[in-house]
Amino acid sequence: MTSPKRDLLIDTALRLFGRHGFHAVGVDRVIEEAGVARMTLYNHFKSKDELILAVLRRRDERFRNWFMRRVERAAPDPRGRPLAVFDALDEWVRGDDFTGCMFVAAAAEYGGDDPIHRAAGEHKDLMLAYLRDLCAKAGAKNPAGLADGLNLLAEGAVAMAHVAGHRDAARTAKAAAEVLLRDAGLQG
Amino acid sequence: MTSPKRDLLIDTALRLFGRHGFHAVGVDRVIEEAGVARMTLYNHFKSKDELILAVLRRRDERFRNWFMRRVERAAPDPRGRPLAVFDALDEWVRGDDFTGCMFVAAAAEYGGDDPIHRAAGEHKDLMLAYLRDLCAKAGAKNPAGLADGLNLLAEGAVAMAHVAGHRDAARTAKAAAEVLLRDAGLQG
DNA sequence: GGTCCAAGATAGAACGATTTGTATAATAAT
DNA sequence: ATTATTATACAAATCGTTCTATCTTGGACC
Repeated sequence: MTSPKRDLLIDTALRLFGRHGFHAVGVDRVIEEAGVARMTLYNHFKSKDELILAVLRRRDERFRNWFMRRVERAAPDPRGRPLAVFDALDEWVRGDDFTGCMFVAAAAEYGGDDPIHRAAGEHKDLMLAYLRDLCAKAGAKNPAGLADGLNLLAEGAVAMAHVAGHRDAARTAKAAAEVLLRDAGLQG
Repeated sequence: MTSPKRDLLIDTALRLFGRHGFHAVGVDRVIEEAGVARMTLYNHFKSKDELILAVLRRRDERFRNWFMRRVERAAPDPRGRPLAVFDALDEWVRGDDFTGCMFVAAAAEYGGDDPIHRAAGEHKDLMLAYLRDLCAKAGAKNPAGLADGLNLLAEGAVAMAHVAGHRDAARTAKAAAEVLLRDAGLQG
């Protein structure tokens, strides 16, 4: 299930798909930049779509892991974590390697009935579940409702940062988030 | 500058690109579904990218037009319009033909330095400018700040509706928007 | 009303490059 | 000795784009 070449292929594809999109990057480009033979790719993955699914799984795991650690490091106190979400976001979208949300891109390139689109949706649901957990543990009045609001602000910030190049989008979202937090009885 | 065949090509490409993405739809598919000869396309557009830019211009014009009319029809009173934005959004994302935001998709498929990506960014800036105008005319305390917040909620709602299939995303956004509006001295 | 010409649209072939995926056979590693 | 990886060739399709050669059409002129 796990192998060095397979890992290398996923990482290389992760970088290329993230930068240029899925259809725009062919398997030839992936194997060339990975320095791997063509049949090695098709030995580890049944098709390009399977490679993409593996890429999305790795991206989901890595991103959520980084995000949670980043939030919890920024806010040791659980009551500060819902807001710290936007500090993590800010660091992400300001990074030189920021190329938008890979799951939004995947959903854009593959129809709603495609497994790739569905995998992207699952990632979004997991992120929302994490936010719900944060809001509940922070002691918000209506944790689910607050999490929904924060989630939309976060998604919007990523979209505006990428599409319109608004590098300050996460800070803008943070300002709106503070209003929602006050309304939920937090940070008042 | 304007011609029936050209119009037909733009409309056909608009539908196909919206449904399947830009790279996934070739010019052959466009001309076939438009019932037009290949040279007719290349007579009106220098390249596929030029066709895409024409599609984005038409989409921007049509969408903003529909959106503004829809908002103003739902709220004759300017003070109700910032919130009516989310009723328009709700109608859009619940529609059977909803396939996400075409400009988000364009930005995902073309790098930040590509004219196609830049055109997408310009649309986002125009939408934000409209929101600012709405918030100012509604008499909000801090019109620009409120518009930023509402804009992020709206963008987030479209993303969640498309990627995760949350058909109620616009109503969720509306609930959060009401909190922001109260904070801005509106709808209290 | 008829004639002619230019513009535009047509189908179709051809271009070279690239796409995903497979088959084969030799090489390297464990 | 088995397994993984390699290079190469191949298939069949599609990509964006150009070219040619035919056909339709709509006005200008007489």
